[in-house]
Amino acid sequence: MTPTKKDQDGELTTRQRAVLDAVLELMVREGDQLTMTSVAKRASCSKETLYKWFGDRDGLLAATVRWQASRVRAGSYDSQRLDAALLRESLKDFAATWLEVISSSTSIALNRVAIGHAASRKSNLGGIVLANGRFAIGERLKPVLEAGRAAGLLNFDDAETAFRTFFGLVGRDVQIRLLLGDKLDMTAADIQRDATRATDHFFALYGANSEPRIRIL
Amino acid sequence: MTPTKKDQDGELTTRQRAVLDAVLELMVREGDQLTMTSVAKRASCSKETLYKWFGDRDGLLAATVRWQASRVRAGSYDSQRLDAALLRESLKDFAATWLEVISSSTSIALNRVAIGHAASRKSNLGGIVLANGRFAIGERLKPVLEAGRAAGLLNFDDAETAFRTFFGLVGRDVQIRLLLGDKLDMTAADIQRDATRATDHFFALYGANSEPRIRIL
DNA sequence: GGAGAACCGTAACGTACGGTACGGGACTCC
DNA sequence: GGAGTCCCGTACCGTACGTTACGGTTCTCC
Repeated sequence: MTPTKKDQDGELTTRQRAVLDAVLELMVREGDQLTMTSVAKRASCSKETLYKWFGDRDGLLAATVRWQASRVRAGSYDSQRLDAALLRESLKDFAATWLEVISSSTSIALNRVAIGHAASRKSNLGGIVLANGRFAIGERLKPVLEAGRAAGLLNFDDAETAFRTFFGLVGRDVQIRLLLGDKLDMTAADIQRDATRATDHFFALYGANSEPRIRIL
Repeated sequence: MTPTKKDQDGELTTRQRAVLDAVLELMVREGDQLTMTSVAKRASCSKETLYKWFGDRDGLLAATVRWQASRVRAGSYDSQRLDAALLRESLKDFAATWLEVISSSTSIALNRVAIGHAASRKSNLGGIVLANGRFAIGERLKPVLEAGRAAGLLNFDDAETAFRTFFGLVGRDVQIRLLLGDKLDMTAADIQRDATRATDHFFALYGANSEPRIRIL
């Protein structure tokens, strides 16, 4: 009811960040059984403080999701001086980064919570996760794709469609399998190989210097 | 503790199936708030009967997942007399069917429940969903792909890898967006178009009569 | 050094819900 | 027509957990 200014601004104190880290840790380890009591115990703070800072349980979860999202933002891929090798490398890095994110235990736990919440109505955790995950990466990658097109390296009509194809080539069944509890531990080598393969496939489909990319029936 | 023989065999009476349909309906409409009391009220049966038939809440959910899975199994795509057009049509049908499944409100609700359960330990709903979804479709599609290879229409080393690429091209970001609460209502026309595009892309990557499918760096 | 704020630890409250018990009605079998 | 079975409706129980309240400690500011 009466959130502090800091919460509204997204400015968190060190102590508050430590609390949210404890929430993340509990999400990963305990999964579902994330109670306010367990958070308070783990973070060595009182429940009264939790309610004072975050309003209620949903507010705590939302703050946690935002806190984690604020850390995921990686370096921006500048797109001047673009040649084929650099573009390919950028896409491969994107793919590898994304695979690392979705296969991390933190992301899995967070997405599970958000999906569980999407079933109910209240406090749009799913929207926050989407905005900072799928859509954020789309907005960062599309300029790269368009720069590639401007440089005559890529060939597509709609950047959104091209991005979604790349997204599918990279992620395949990984995320849904992990969310549903499938093991599938991806090593760093697996991720590099998958990222390379997805990038190769993407260039095979959208590379400007390749064959006409789709045969029209 | 003492499930009836019918439950173990997966043989369900008409009444029991009606109860599970009520569970599905409640999952779709109420999402998270699926209580034993609400199921009993909706299905017009007593809670005592629910516990007698399904053991406990998890048993009820597991039976519901299995019941829905038993209905999803579609026709088998026979793979003799294979020519290019028929193979392409089979893949496109697969893609369209899969897109219809994952964008159905029933599938979304069921996957959300299973993912929520995967966070906890108990009763492997996620495993059941995976076995009847992702893995079942893989086992049905891979023979088609291998028949296509045997007929000289496709070119790949590993059927699993080829299938996973197809899976990614078809699903892209659709399922995760829907699970996280994004709107994205797919019309039948959208599904047909996406299925066609995914199939075209797949043939561009794995078609035997196309260019060498991947440039090795 | 005294007032007040911030916060920890814990106890207490209210409720929602999983699970159980019980009475009563409908049907079957003898 | 009486015993047994199945099942509906409902009341009940126990507990887990979100939320609130409160005493005690530390720190800041004057």
